[in-house]
Amino acid sequence: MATATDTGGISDAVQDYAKAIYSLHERSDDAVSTSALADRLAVSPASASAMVKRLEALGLATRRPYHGVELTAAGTRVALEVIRHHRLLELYLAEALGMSWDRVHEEAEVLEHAISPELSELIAAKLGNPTHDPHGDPIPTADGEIEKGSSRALSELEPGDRGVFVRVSDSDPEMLRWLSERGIAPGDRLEVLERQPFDGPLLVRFASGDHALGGALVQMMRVETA
Amino acid sequence: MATATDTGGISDAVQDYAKAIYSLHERSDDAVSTSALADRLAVSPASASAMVKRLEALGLATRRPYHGVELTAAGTRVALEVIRHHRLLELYLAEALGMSWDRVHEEAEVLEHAISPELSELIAAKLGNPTHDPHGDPIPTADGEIEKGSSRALSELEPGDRGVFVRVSDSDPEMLRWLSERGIAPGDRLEVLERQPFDGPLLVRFASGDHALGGALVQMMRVETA
DNA sequence: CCGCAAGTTAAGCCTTGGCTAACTTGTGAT
DNA sequence: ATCACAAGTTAGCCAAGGCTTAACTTGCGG
Repeated sequence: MATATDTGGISDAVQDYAKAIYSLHERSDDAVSTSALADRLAVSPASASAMVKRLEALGLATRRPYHGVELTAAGTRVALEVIRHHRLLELYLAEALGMSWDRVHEEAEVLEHAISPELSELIAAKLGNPTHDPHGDPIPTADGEIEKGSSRALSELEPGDRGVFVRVSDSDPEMLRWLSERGIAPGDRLEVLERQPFDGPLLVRFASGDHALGGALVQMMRVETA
Repeated sequence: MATATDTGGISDAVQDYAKAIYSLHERSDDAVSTSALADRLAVSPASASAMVKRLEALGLATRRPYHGVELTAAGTRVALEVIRHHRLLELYLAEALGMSWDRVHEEAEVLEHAISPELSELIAAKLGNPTHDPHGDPIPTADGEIEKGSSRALSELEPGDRGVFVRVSDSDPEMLRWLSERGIAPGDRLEVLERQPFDGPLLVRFASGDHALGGALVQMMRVETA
């Protein structure tokens, strides 16, 4: 079945791909690899490859075969619109309707594709046109502007600071690999527990556990703080 | 694409068929004919026939070939649930979010398939568990009860009859707009003054003035008589 | 009892979105 | 410098969902 309101080939799935590409790109700042996309969306690389071709045909993405995808301006607009819907909905469902926070996400995941632009603006207005959701994530504006991620180096944080690990500068693959071996990946929330003097390591708590991180690593790891 | 939340084969389209069968049955109290259904949903009779078979396979309808469809208890539940969603949404969008009345219907038409039961209950609670929507349509309860409507088409009234204009069938937004431009809205009392022969218009007195109404309009306008 | 409208089946089309299997490409390690 | 291997791509396939037209049955009114 096509999308409820015919949006000219931009199905829910296409929107989800755009959203995924956007957020993967945001974390690594590079063209997004097919496998990362496939992984994120829990489909085979072949399927992701095919869908990416559809996005390209729709003018939403440009692709350099074997080197990754990037969103066009139009694709970015699609992604940001969906993200805006999602975040506004989460906020609204929790705040205005008292929905429990752990249910809010999946409800928004469905509704983000169903609400009209008009409704999303009414919701935004009711919320007082918020610019950030309760997690601290910025909410794109109706015309597709989004606050540039004000990420800092992990090394700049002080004990007690919390944030989201968003990327490694230059996406150093070796660092990424090293981190992932320890269960740390972009997107993870973290809290700095302690910092040793004399440029020593930081003790950082992730969902997956505590880690002592130091040296070049903490300078390369970029963190977004709410 | 399948329905967002997998509901075991009950796609949006299936829900729409159930809704259509329900409301056609409500008006005529007979098994619903394939052609009436096809007509209402703007598809070919063959398509309607095929879909009706699917409803039957899903246990939502029983069918006597060449003699019409009726919903089973399960089918009625599906229909009422969708109708409940629809009416709650209409009410909520207008009342809580200030959406204009003529846009509310189409927005609800999409969202009725997307909201979870939990969300619909939150909405109902926020509205104070209303039993009627602003068009005067009764809202089914969460467990599938609905007030038997004792409304008649305006076209069935005779001169001298009085009543209350309760709703427009299917809340046709264009008709609602047209009526409201003339100061006529659900809830208004009326009296039929005169009816012209040969299927001509009715002369109807409202608090706001007298109006000559005819054609499809008087068949869609539902009236409750004391 | 017959014809015609309503209903049904048959056959098929198209889209969406996924899969596996088999291929190409590009790269890092030797 | 080359070569193996991982990553990416293509080819070929499948199933579901919904719709269509064309050709058939049915059953009812005259």
